[in-house]
Amino acid sequence: MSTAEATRRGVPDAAVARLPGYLRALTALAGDDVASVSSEELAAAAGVSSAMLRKDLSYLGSYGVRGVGYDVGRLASEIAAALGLTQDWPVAIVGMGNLGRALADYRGFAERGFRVIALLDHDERVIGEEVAGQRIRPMTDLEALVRDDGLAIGVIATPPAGAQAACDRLVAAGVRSVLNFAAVVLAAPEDVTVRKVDLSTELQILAFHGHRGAVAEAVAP
Amino acid sequence: MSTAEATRRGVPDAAVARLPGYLRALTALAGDDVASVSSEELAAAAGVSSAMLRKDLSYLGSYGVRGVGYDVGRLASEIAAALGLTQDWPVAIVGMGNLGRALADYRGFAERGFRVIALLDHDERVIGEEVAGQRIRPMTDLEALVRDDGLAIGVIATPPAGAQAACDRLVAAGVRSVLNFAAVVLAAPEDVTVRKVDLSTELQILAFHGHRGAVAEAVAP
DNA sequence: GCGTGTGAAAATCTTCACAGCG
DNA sequence: CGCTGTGAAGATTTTCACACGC
Repeated sequence: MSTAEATRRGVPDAAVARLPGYLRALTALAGDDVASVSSEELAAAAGVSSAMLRKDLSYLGSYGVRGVGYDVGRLASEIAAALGLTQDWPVAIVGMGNLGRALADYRGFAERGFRVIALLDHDERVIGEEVAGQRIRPMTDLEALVRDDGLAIGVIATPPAGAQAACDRLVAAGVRSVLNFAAVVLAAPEDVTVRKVDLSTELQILAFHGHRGAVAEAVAP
Repeated sequence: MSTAEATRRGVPDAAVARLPGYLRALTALAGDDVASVSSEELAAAAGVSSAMLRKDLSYLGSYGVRGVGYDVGRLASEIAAALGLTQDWPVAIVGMGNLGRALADYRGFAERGFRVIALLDHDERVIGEEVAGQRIRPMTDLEALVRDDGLAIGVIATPPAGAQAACDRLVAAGVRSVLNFAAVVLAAPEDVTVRKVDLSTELQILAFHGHRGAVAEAVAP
């Protein structure tokens, strides 16, 4: 099965969400000069079951060798290709508050093939300020960034009240992938992929589990 | 069905993950002095289908009125209770780099019942420094925080290399809920709930969708 | 022999569609 | 009548277990 075929047939969303984890584990192994891994080892490194790992990889094709395992470099390339990481992805961060600035400084982006090509804010008072070696630019630069620099991903780090407007501006400029850190549900056209990262939600889920543990103990000790 | 019963029988994980979204939408409605909502309206505000919303709420009990809808205040209370948010949850942030500092400044925590009671770092050079109105404290304070302040949730914002050690320290001190921002898979005992937030992973998933769209167009225009 | 790749089974999650009740 | 609550159907995801091929 070629990569194009696998892509066309569709890798399940749940599997796609785990591929970055496999890629990271493989990169770490390659850094330790490990040349080959079994599904058991790689699964342990990525924190999943070996059956799930093999199933996930089977959606991409047959890149392992029976009785042996997977070639670390080869598998990393195949996963990177499936994720579309053969190219660099230009990213713009919108909203230069605390979070936006922390994200601008975050090293992990560049390491994984994402280039932060612009920091944007709609507040004129911060435009021109320098953060992480880049000047903060106005939202009106968006169209040029998409046209001239191939901007494809927007990261929204604005306060909740400004997030929908920021999203609308990104979409109007032609950005079709959005990562939203603001605590609101964004409306966007169907062909735009929006993903959300929400700290409070995560803590509330943790609270549920902490709480539930306590209740379960009280009910059935 | 009482809350205790619902909790014992178990609310599906997928439903739990959506409850914070419903709670947020309800809080917004309450702020606008809306007293009652239909599942259709609330679902739209939370970005899910009305059938899913009703199904999710049914795991908690029957808090709606047929032909009418849900009382906003009542439903918010019930969801908060199910999530265990009737109490404040003390939180400690471990790792005072860029991300840790941004998190320390983040207002959303307090708004949703999470109290950041301590900022910790293992590097002596930053201990004592003031961030967001609190002094950075050494990791050795952990036991006292758990014992005296009921610390229950740890947020790991260390570099990847220090994350497992930070997690081990938290667990040893008695923390049973961990939110991990570091790009590593953490090993922890079964009774500890670990959730992961990973910026690079989110971007890679976005890249997959952006890429896949382009490939799909090329294959079947 | 060993570990991958994969059908088939099991579990989980989502949607449907309508009975039931205010 | 209108909207909730929910069994049942459908879709998706995960696990199982073993055939297959190096």
